[in-house]
Amino acid sequence: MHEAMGKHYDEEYLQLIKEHGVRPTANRILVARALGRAGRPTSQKELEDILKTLDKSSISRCLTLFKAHHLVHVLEDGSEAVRYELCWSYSCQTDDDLHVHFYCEVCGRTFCMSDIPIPLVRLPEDYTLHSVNYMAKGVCASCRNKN
Amino acid sequence: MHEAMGKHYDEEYLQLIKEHGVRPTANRILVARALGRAGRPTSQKELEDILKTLDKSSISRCLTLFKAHHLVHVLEDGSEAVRYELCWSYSCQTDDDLHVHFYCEVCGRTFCMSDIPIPLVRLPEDYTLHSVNYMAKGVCASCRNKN
DNA sequence: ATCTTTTTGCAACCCGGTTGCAAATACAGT
DNA sequence: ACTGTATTTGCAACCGGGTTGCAAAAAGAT
Repeated sequence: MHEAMGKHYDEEYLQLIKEHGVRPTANRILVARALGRAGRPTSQKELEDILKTLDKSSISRCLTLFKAHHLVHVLEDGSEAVRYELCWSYSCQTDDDLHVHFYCEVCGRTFCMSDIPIPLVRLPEDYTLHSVNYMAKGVCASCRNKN
Repeated sequence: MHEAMGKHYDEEYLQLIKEHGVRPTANRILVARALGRAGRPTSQKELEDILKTLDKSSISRCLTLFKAHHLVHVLEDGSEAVRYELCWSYSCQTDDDLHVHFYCEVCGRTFCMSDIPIPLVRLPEDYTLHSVNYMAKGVCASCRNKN
């Protein structure tokens, strides 16, 4: 695992990109940094709102590239939007996330329960398992306390 | 639980619809039956292909209604399409499915592992849990054997 | 049978996302 | 640094899945 979210220097985003064999263009660094600073799984739409100077097609292409090079994890949270999450582990080859996620039905945010690993189940013999998405839904702490 | 999928009489679909307080129109029975006969979680698009005589807006409205009346479970399988699954349990109030699902990355089908319940995790105190989506991904038995 | 309410199909629209293309930028070789 | 090649970018047009406004059709009530 890595240190807490949102505490990375620009240098580190550059490094992260290079390490995955992706050419570190200005846009790509911006997208990676936006993902990192968000601190939680982020949809393309949200990135467009954050990075107003970039065209949505550029962001789309960045994400596609990051996906292909395993720089991000991809997950669906039930809000029919795909979300992306930076992956700081160098050798991670799965596209999904390995920990539990929580989708708040009130505020629409998705949280990483980074310290709760996904409990695995036993599948029938002839199924090959590649990855698992575990999405819990309900009301998050801050929304709950607001009422 | 209920008997095996795809063995329901038309009468039963009618019953199911009525039991949930929905007026059983011809279209609604068709949609419910299509869902039931599919025997696995089905996307709106797939339903449109099956029910060529119905307009997609009619199907959309059926599904919205079924959702509101807890007649179907809703789940996302990672193919950016929402899938619907008939729920035969009368008093089920959750929108999600309670068992594990498996998405085959080769054929794109989603399978219900009806007999594998979702293992629950312990969330932080102040999170309220409503439901859980457990989606395993990989290669299904028949796709694996084809190679 | 007539009036009222609900449901339906069509077309138009919406939203998130992708793609074709030409301009801009970065890179390589000399 | 200069020129030629490859990559990246922004724009606009497009795409797919889905929803909505509206008028016609069907169902229900009196």
